[in-house]
Amino acid sequence: MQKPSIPKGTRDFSPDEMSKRNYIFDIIRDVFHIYGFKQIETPAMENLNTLLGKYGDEGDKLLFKILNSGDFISVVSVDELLQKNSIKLTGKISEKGLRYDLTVPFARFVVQNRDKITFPFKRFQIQPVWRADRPQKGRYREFYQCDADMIGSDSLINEFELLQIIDDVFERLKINVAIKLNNRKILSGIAEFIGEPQRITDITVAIDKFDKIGLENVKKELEEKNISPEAISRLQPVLQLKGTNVEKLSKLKNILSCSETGLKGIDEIETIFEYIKNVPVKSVIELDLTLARGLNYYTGAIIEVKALDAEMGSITGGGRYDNLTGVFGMEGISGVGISFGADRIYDVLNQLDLFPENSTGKTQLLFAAFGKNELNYCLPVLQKLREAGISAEIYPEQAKLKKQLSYADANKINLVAIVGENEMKNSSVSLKNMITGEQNEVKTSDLTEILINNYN
RNA sequence: GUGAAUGUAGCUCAGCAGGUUAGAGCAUCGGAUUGUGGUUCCGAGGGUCGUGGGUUCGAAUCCCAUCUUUCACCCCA
Repeated sequence: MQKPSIPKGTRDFSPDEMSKRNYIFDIIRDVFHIYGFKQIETPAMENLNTLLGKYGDEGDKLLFKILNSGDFISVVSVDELLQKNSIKLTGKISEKGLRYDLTVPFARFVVQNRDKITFPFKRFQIQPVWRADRPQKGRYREFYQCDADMIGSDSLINEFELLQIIDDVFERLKINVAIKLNNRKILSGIAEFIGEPQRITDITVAIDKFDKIGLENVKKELEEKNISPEAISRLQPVLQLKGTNVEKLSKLKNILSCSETGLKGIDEIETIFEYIKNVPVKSVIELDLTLARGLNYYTGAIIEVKALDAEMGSITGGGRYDNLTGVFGMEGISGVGISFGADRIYDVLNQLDLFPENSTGKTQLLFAAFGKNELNYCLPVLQKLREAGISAEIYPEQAKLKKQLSYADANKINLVAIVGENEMKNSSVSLKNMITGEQNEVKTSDLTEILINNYN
């Protein structure tokens, strides 16, 4: 006998979990719709050349690759096998991979369907993605992302609307969040300012950890990456800028006065804050100069959201990417997007006990019949209820009443219509309320109305 | 990729200075109650102690290997 199991980092979702998950997805979908986004889906697998090279070396390692079909090893020479070079070999025997995020497949979609798309194009997408990462807390190998992107518009209105969407979604979910904002151009400006413009990636990766590991460890990491001591000492006061967003920005303007790129970034952030001044959002929005995020295709705004009352990594993130479609042969298209991490949001809602009591998908009424004749007697009544939009079911076996009531109990069905010889004689059912224990005999002709009144 | 922990019934776990029939709670099934659940009482089924090897008269218990899961780092949602 084989033991049942599922792959590392994957999960089954029970009916209970699904109704909770759908609560999250429904809210996100609703908000996306309200802001005018249209839903698309893309395949679970993409051609590997679509995915490779888009997420950096680390990302490439985390791609799930799919073996070619058929006799895939026959095309490999003995020499190549003996070399035991996994990367080279993978290229020969695998041409497809599971998608790593929704943004790159979306870029591919845009380029491939440019003739059918009117720009600016606003799309959203709610689908699973896969990463061959070592799973740990809040981290899975299969998880869902809920992405909204607008592509083909440089306007900072888009960034502002994304912040509104974040605000809206978390207000509906009743999660208090802090939205952190930064701009890649400011980070470039800082790298210029400290005299290490080429090392922007190493620098951002290190300062991104500021919150987590503290100033000293950031400095240590920068040293290890051979950033000069002078550069590090110039960087320190920038990281320690304090005050309100406005104060930070004005100080930063002085510091970055020599960097055109840096000033552009500051200007972008200021414009976004202007919009917010006009139409306030409820969440706290904080300019965080240490926010970098790993994905290196970001070129402008960087957004990250953390729950205030829960221990959890970022639950939403996003930013602007100026030329994601360029690699697919479509230059000069700028996009900006966000991604809600549904699985982490689920964990946060669970931790804070914020899921609503009566979620969807409950059966309202169960028919419990004693025998064959009773089953036949119930079927037309059942059909009438269903036509009226009432969710009802019948216990399909001839079983003891005890068993049937237990079934109702286990499935949290609050009403049971019990049918035996007496009820059949009277054209009625015995309607038992499972919560109060009360039981009345009611005519089958009245049943629909009773249920509708009961639940509205 | 690096480091650490873990694995005993369907689930959660006890048992482990080696000792003969491996336990509990929950879940399942049956009965008390042949038309009344959720509470209560009684009973039953269910285990190659992750897998393979070793030490020993004897291994769930000690040693080695391997796999699994979990946690942390790297990275990330």
